[in-house]
Amino acid sequence: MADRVSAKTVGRLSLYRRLLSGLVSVGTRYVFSHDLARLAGCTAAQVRRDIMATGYHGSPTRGYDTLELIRSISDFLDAPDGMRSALVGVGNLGRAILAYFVGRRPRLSIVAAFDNDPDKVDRDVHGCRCHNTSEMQRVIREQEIVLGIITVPAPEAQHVADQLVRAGVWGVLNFAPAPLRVPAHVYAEDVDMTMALEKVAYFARQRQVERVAEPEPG
Amino acid sequence: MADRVSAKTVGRLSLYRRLLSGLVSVGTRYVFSHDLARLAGCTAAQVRRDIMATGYHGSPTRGYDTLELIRSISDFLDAPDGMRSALVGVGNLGRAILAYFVGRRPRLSIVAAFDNDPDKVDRDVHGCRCHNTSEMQRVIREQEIVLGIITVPAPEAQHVADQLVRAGVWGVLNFAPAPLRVPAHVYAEDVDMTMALEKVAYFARQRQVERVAEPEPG
DNA sequence: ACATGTGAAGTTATTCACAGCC
DNA sequence: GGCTGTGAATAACTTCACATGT
Repeated sequence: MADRVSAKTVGRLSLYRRLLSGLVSVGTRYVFSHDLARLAGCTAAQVRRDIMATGYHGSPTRGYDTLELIRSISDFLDAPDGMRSALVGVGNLGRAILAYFVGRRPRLSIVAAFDNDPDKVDRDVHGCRCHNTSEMQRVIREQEIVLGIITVPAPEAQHVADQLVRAGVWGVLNFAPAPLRVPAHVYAEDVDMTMALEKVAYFARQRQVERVAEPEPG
Repeated sequence: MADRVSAKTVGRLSLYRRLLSGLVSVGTRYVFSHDLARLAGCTAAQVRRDIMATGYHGSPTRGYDTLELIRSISDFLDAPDGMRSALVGVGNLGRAILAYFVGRRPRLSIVAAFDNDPDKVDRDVHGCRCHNTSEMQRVIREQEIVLGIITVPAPEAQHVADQLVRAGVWGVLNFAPAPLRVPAHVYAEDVDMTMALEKVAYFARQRQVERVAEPEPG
């Protein structure tokens, strides 16, 4: 658990934990790496490697104890005192994310939203108070918010990111279709839906072309 | 342009094209790989490698002709006759995606939406007709839809994916936080926002820990 | 001079395959 | 026998570095 872990492993651990929670909720006490792999859509070796990073050890006879493994992944991923996020841009996408996250994870919570629209400011959106963007610096410092989620239109994204960084956040999750520039001490991740759709379009077509060219694979 | 191209390269090509469109719209005729790299947040060598896949060649003196490169990437990525998509699940996230995509790309368009809510069925949502889910098979075949976008809650996602596959789609883009199982001839991609946020949380904290431990980096 | 295009090298990620254990 | 944990092998991806062209 001391050595550097890749972004992919971290992402998959987050996924395993979610899958494990589902298993626990239907009463499953133990899983084998193969089962988790099938659920996660990867290989069993991958699952075992990833779990190594958390320091947890399963049993060759029973596999992994679901609750213990959830705890181990959580110890690895989560900050002991939790981390608080703010969302900027309460459009459709912002609301969708608020609806999904608010009140779900106590250790990774969205505690404030920002928008310029007077119809949204000073109201609760899916249980999260929306402030005017001009209040960003103050609210982020007062509420000890360390993560920012950007759901504004692309042209505003970089400016919002700069404001978030100035307010002292450590990480930014950007949904605007424009890569961000942030200082080295801030971690930024882009979720690009256009890219995702174009990837699907490309590879879906590619497979179809192959299928037509070579209808009998074996 | 004949050999297999990686998903990462395809994704970046999609990004380059978007960045190039922005450059064209402000009148930029030529770019060097370094410029594109800075905008895309990667290295110049990466840009040049990726562009190789499209078969386009720049000039050592002027760099890449923005319009020509857009055309080359489009020839590489896009289906000649375009591809039509359907979105299933007209909640906040579904509406956000419709608002963003509808009417934007003629060669990769969302032409139908599906939901079970009677308040949404047979109405237009952001310019896209919403049908009852029971109509899925018929509409997808009639309108020659080949891609599905899933924005329903996690428990319904697999069932929706199965319906889409049965209706004959080639690819699925899944926003529900549950990995899908699809047959080998269908391409599926998951966009997992929870995973993305947890990744940001983890690495943001990690950097902060390092910063505190070692405040003077050089 | 300085940029592209690209083999070669380097780096990172995944899978194999088997020792060890129940 | 079939699982985990993991060194070793493989594959995938990125960067280097330089030949080539203008």
